[in-house]
Amino acid sequence: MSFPASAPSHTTCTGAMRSVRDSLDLLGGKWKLPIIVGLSGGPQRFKQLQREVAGITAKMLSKELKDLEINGLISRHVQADAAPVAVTYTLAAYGRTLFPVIEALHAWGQQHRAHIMHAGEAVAA
Amino acid sequence: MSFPASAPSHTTCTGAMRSVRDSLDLLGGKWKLPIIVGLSGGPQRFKQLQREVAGITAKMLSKELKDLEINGLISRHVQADAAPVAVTYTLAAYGRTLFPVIEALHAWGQQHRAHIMHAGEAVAA
DNA sequence: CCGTATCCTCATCGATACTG
DNA sequence: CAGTATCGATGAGGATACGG
Repeated sequence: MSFPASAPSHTTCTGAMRSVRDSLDLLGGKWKLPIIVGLSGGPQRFKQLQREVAGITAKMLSKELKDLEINGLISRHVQADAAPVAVTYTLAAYGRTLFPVIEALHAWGQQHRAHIMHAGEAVAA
Repeated sequence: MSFPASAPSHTTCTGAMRSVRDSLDLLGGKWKLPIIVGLSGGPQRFKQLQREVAGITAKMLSKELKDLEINGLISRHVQADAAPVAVTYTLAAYGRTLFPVIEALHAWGQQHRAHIMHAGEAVAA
Protein backbone atom coordinates (compact mmCIF):
# COMPACT_ATOMS: atom_id res chain seq x y z
CA MET A 1 0.00 0.00 0.00
CA SER A 2 1.11 3.54 0.63
CA PHE A 3 1.96 4.09 -2.99
CA PRO A 4 -0.88 2.87 -5.19
CA ALA A 5 0.44 0.85 -8.07
CA SER A 6 -2.39 1.11 -10.50
CA ALA A 7 -4.97 3.83 -10.13
CA PRO A 8 -4.22 6.45 -7.50
CA SER A 9 -6.94 8.99 -7.01
CA HIS A 10 -6.46 12.66 -7.51
CA THR A 11 -6.37 13.23 -3.80
CA THR A 12 -3.99 10.39 -3.17
CA CYS A 13 -1.52 11.83 -5.59
CA THR A 14 -1.80 15.30 -4.16
CA GLY A 15 -1.10 13.89 -0.73
CA ALA A 16 1.82 11.88 -1.95
CA MET A 17 3.28 14.92 -3.65
CA ARG A 18 3.19 16.89 -0.46
CA SER A 19 5.23 14.36 1.44
CA VAL A 20 7.66 13.93 -1.39
CA ARG A 21 8.12 17.65 -1.62
CA ASP A 22 8.62 17.89 2.11
CA SER A 23 11.44 15.39 1.90
CA LEU A 24 12.93 17.11 -1.08
CA ASP A 25 12.87 20.46 0.68
CA LEU A 26 14.84 19.04 3.55
CA LEU A 27 17.20 16.81 1.66
CA GLY A 28 17.41 18.62 -1.61
CA GLY A 29 20.37 20.61 -2.75
CA LYS A 30 23.76 19.42 -3.64
CA TRP A 31 25.22 18.44 -0.31
CA LYS A 32 22.72 17.29 2.31
CA LEU A 33 22.66 13.61 1.45
CA PRO A 34 26.37 13.34 0.65
CA ILE A 35 27.13 14.78 4.06
CA ILE A 36 24.84 12.30 5.74
CA VAL A 37 26.46 9.50 3.82
CA GLY A 38 29.80 10.85 4.93
CA LEU A 39 28.70 10.67 8.53
CA SER A 40 27.17 7.24 8.20
CA GLY A 41 30.50 5.63 8.88
CA GLY A 42 30.84 7.28 12.25
CA PRO A 43 31.50 10.72 13.75
CA GLN A 44 33.74 13.04 11.81
CA ARG A 45 35.48 16.27 12.49
CA PHE A 46 34.88 19.26 10.26
CA LYS A 47 38.00 18.99 8.19
CA GLN A 48 37.72 15.24 7.92
CA LEU A 49 34.20 15.59 6.68
CA GLN A 50 35.20 18.19 4.17
CA ARG A 51 37.78 15.80 2.76
CA GLU A 52 35.26 12.99 2.75
CA VAL A 53 32.60 14.83 0.84
CA ALA A 54 35.07 16.10 -1.68
CA GLY A 55 34.40 19.30 -3.52
CA ILE A 56 32.47 21.05 -0.80
CA THR A 57 33.73 24.37 0.49
CA ALA A 58 33.97 25.23 4.16
CA LYS A 59 31.20 27.71 3.74
CA MET A 60 28.76 25.21 2.29
CA LEU A 61 29.72 22.50 4.72
CA SER A 62 29.19 24.86 7.61
CA LYS A 63 25.84 26.00 6.31
CA GLU A 64 24.57 22.54 5.49
CA LEU A 65 25.67 21.17 8.83
CA LYS A 66 23.67 23.89 10.54
CA ASP A 67 20.58 23.00 8.55
CA LEU A 68 20.98 19.34 9.29
CA GLU A 69 21.47 20.01 12.97
CA ILE A 70 18.39 22.21 13.14
CA ASN A 71 16.38 19.37 11.69
CA GLY A 72 17.78 16.97 14.23
CA LEU A 73 19.52 14.79 11.71
CA ILE A 74 22.99 15.28 13.10
CA SER A 75 24.52 16.54 16.32
CA ARG A 76 27.48 18.77 16.97
CA HIS A 77 29.93 18.32 19.79
CA VAL A 78 32.71 20.70 20.75
CA GLN A 79 35.82 19.67 22.61
CA ALA A 80 37.29 22.90 23.89
CA ASP A 81 40.01 21.14 25.84
CA ALA A 82 42.10 20.53 22.79
CA ALA A 83 44.50 23.21 21.70
CA PRO A 84 43.19 24.04 18.25
CA VAL A 85 39.59 23.22 19.19
CA ALA A 86 38.00 20.02 17.98
CA VAL A 87 34.45 19.79 16.73
CA THR A 88 32.79 16.48 16.04
CA TYR A 89 29.69 15.83 14.02
CA THR A 90 27.64 12.74 14.56
CA LEU A 91 24.74 11.28 12.67
CA ALA A 92 21.80 11.40 15.07
CA ALA A 93 19.49 8.47 15.51
CA TYR A 94 16.88 10.37 13.58
CA GLY A 95 19.33 10.83 10.77
CA ARG A 96 19.57 7.10 10.42
CA THR A 97 15.90 6.95 9.55
CA LEU A 98 17.06 8.34 6.24
CA PHE A 99 18.97 5.21 5.37
CA PRO A 100 16.09 3.65 3.46
CA VAL A 101 15.76 6.82 1.43
CA ILE A 102 19.46 6.99 0.72
CA GLU A 103 19.51 3.32 -0.10
CA ALA A 104 16.68 3.80 -2.60
CA LEU A 105 18.45 6.72 -4.23
CA HIS A 106 21.71 4.82 -4.22
CA ALA A 107 20.19 1.72 -5.77
CA TRP A 108 18.40 3.65 -8.46
CA GLY A 109 21.48 5.69 -9.26
CA GLN A 110 23.51 2.56 -9.76
CA GLN A 111 20.88 0.91 -11.84
CA HIS A 112 20.52 4.03 -13.92
CA ARG A 113 24.21 4.16 -14.64
CA ALA A 114 24.02 0.59 -15.89
CA HIS A 115 20.91 1.44 -17.84
CA ILE A 116 22.73 4.22 -19.64
CA MET A 117 25.67 2.04 -20.61
CA HIS A 118 23.72 -0.15 -22.99
CA ALA A 119 21.26 2.52 -23.97
CA GLY A 120 20.71 1.11 -27.44
CA GLU A 121 21.04 -2.52 -26.46
CA ALA A 122 18.22 -4.96 -26.96
CA VAL A 123 17.87 -6.34 -23.47
CA ALA A 124 14.63 -6.85 -21.75
CA ALA A 125 14.46 -7.46 -18.05
CA MET B 1 23.98 -5.37 1.71
CA SER B 2 24.06 -2.38 -0.59
CA PHE B 3 24.07 0.17 2.19
CA PRO B 4 26.33 -0.94 5.02
CA ALA B 5 24.60 -0.48 8.33
CA SER B 6 27.56 -0.32 10.63
CA ALA B 7 30.99 0.47 9.31
CA PRO B 8 31.15 1.41 5.65
CA SER B 9 34.61 1.90 4.30
CA HIS B 10 35.85 5.13 2.88
CA THR B 11 35.59 3.79 -0.61
CA THR B 12 32.15 2.38 -0.07
CA CYS B 13 30.90 5.77 1.01
CA THR B 14 32.47 7.52 -1.91
CA GLY B 15 30.84 5.07 -4.26
CA ALA B 16 27.49 5.44 -2.57
CA MET B 17 27.72 9.22 -2.80
CA ARG B 18 28.27 9.07 -6.51
CA SER B 19 25.12 7.08 -7.13
CA VAL B 20 23.10 9.21 -4.78
CA ARG B 21 24.31 12.32 -6.50
CA ASP B 22 23.50 10.85 -9.88
CA SER B 23 19.93 10.28 -8.80
CA LEU B 24 19.71 13.71 -7.28
CA ASP B 25 20.98 15.31 -10.45
CA LEU B 26 18.24 13.66 -12.43
CA LEU B 27 15.40 13.93 -9.97
CA GLY B 28 16.39 17.01 -8.08
CA GLY B 29 14.73 20.34 -8.48
CA LYS B 30 11.27 21.33 -7.56
CA TRP B 31 9.14 19.54 -10.12
CA LYS B 32 10.58 16.31 -11.48
CA LEU B 33 9.18 13.96 -8.89
CA PRO B 34 5.82 15.73 -8.55
CA ILE B 35 5.38 15.43 -12.30
CA ILE B 36 6.17 11.75 -12.22
CA VAL B 37 3.73 11.28 -9.39
CA GLY B 38 1.19 13.17 -11.45
CA LEU B 39 1.69 10.75 -14.30
CA SER B 40 1.63 7.68 -12.11
CA GLY B 41 -2.14 7.53 -12.33
CA GLY B 42 -2.09 7.24 -16.08
CA PRO B 43 -1.39 9.35 -19.16
CA GLN B 44 -2.17 13.04 -18.95
CA ARG B 45 -2.42 15.86 -21.36
CA PHE B 46 -0.36 18.97 -20.86
CA LYS B 47 -3.04 21.13 -19.33
CA GLN B 48 -4.36 18.30 -17.19
CA LEU B 49 -0.91 17.69 -15.86
CA GLN B 50 -0.42 21.34 -15.12
CA ARG B 51 -3.58 21.32 -13.06
CA GLU B 52 -2.53 18.14 -11.33
CA VAL B 53 0.85 19.37 -10.27
CA ALA B 54 -0.52 22.65 -9.04
CA GLY B 55 1.67 25.67 -8.95
CA ILE B 56 3.82 24.82 -11.92
CA THR B 57 3.95 27.22 -14.84
CA ALA B 58 3.68 26.16 -18.46
CA LYS B 59 7.28 27.09 -18.95
CA MET B 60 8.56 24.88 -16.17
CA LEU B 61 6.27 22.02 -17.05
CA SER B 62 7.43 22.13 -20.63
CA LYS B 63 11.07 22.23 -19.66
CA GLU B 64 10.82 19.49 -17.08
CA LEU B 65 8.87 17.24 -19.40
CA LYS B 66 11.63 17.61 -21.96
CA ASP B 67 14.24 16.62 -19.42
CA LEU B 68 12.24 13.63 -18.28
CA GLU B 69 11.66 12.49 -21.83
CA ILE B 70 15.34 12.77 -22.69
CA ASN B 71 16.08 10.51 -19.76
CA GLY B 72 13.52 8.02 -20.93
CA LEU B 73 11.31 8.38 -17.90
CA ILE B 74 8.26 9.52 -19.80
CA SER B 75 7.08 9.48 -23.37
CA ARG B 76 5.29 12.09 -25.43
CA HIS B 77 2.61 11.37 -27.95
CA VAL B 78 1.02 13.85 -30.32
CA GLN B 79 -2.41 13.41 -31.84
CA ALA B 80 -2.51 15.79 -34.72
CA ASP B 81 -5.90 14.62 -35.88
CA ALA B 82 -7.71 16.59 -33.24
CA ALA B 83 -8.60 20.15 -33.95
CA PRO B 84 -6.68 22.00 -31.25
CA VAL B 85 -3.88 19.41 -31.14
CA ALA B 86 -3.68 16.95 -28.30
CA VAL B 87 -0.46 15.90 -26.64
CA THR B 88 -0.33 13.08 -24.17
CA TYR B 89 2.41 12.31 -21.71
CA THR B 90 2.84 8.83 -20.37
CA LEU B 91 5.02 7.46 -17.65
CA ALA B 92 7.42 5.10 -19.38
CA ALA B 93 8.18 1.68 -17.99
CA TYR B 94 11.56 2.98 -16.95
CA GLY B 95 9.87 5.78 -15.08
CA ARG B 96 8.10 3.23 -12.95
CA THR B 97 11.42 2.00 -11.67
CA LEU B 98 11.38 5.20 -9.67
CA PHE B 99 8.41 4.10 -7.60
CA PRO B 100 10.57 2.64 -4.82
CA VAL B 101 12.46 5.90 -4.62
CA ILE B 102 9.30 7.96 -4.56
CA GLU B 103 7.79 5.64 -2.03
CA ALA B 104 10.83 6.04 0.22
CA LEU B 105 10.69 9.80 -0.04
CA HIS B 106 6.97 9.75 0.52
CA ALA B 107 7.20 7.54 3.57
CA TRP B 108 9.95 9.58 5.14
CA GLY B 109 8.17 12.84 4.44
CA GLN B 110 5.07 11.59 6.18
CA GLN B 111 6.98 10.25 9.10
CA HIS B 112 8.90 13.49 9.38
CA ARG B 113 5.74 15.53 9.48
CA ALA B 114 4.52 13.39 12.35
CA HIS B 115 7.91 13.66 14.00
CA ILE B 116 7.68 17.43 13.93
CA MET B 117 4.22 17.59 15.45
CA HIS B 118 5.18 16.30 18.86
CA ALA B 119 8.69 17.66 18.76
CA GLY B 120 8.66 18.62 22.42
CA GLU B 121 5.77 16.39 23.47
CA ALA B 122 6.23 13.70 26.03
CA VAL B 123 4.05 11.48 23.94
CA ALA B 124 0.36 11.55 24.21
CA ALA B 125 -1.59 8.76 22.57
C1' DC C 1 41.65 23.60 13.21
C1' DC C 2 36.95 25.65 12.79
C1' DG C 3 34.60 28.32 10.91
C1' DT C 4 32.63 33.37 9.15
C1' DA C 5 32.46 37.44 5.87
C1' DT C 6 32.37 39.23 1.43
C1' DC C 7 31.84 39.22 -3.23
C1' DC C 8 30.43 37.14 -7.33
C1' DT C 9 28.36 33.97 -10.85
C1' DC C 10 25.03 31.26 -12.64
C1' DA C 11 21.14 28.08 -12.59
C1' DT C 12 16.48 27.86 -11.14
C1' DC C 13 12.16 29.37 -11.01
C1' DG C 14 8.16 32.71 -11.65
C1' DA C 15 5.09 36.17 -14.31
C1' DT C 16 3.46 37.70 -18.32
C1' DA C 17 2.68 37.92 -22.99
C1' DC C 18 2.53 35.80 -27.15
C1' DT C 19 2.38 32.11 -31.29
C1' DG C 20 0.82 27.74 -33.86
C1' DC D 1 -4.76 23.44 -26.25
C1' DA D 2 0.22 23.24 -26.24
C1' DG D 3 3.77 25.45 -25.92
C1' DT D 4 7.72 29.47 -26.51
C1' DA D 5 9.89 34.13 -25.59
C1' DT D 6 11.29 37.55 -22.65
C1' DC D 7 12.26 39.66 -18.45
C1' DG D 8 13.24 39.55 -13.86
C1' DA D 9 13.84 37.89 -8.91
C1' DT D 10 16.07 34.88 -5.92
C1' DG D 11 19.21 32.13 -3.90
C1' DA D 12 22.33 28.26 -4.20
C1' DG D 13 26.77 27.61 -4.61
C1' DG D 14 31.89 28.89 -5.33
C1' DA D 15 36.49 31.70 -4.43
C1' DT D 16 39.03 33.99 -1.44
C1' DA D 17 40.39 36.09 2.65
C1' DC D 18 40.15 36.61 7.22
C1' DG D 19 38.99 35.89 12.57
C1' DG D 20 38.72 32.87 17.01
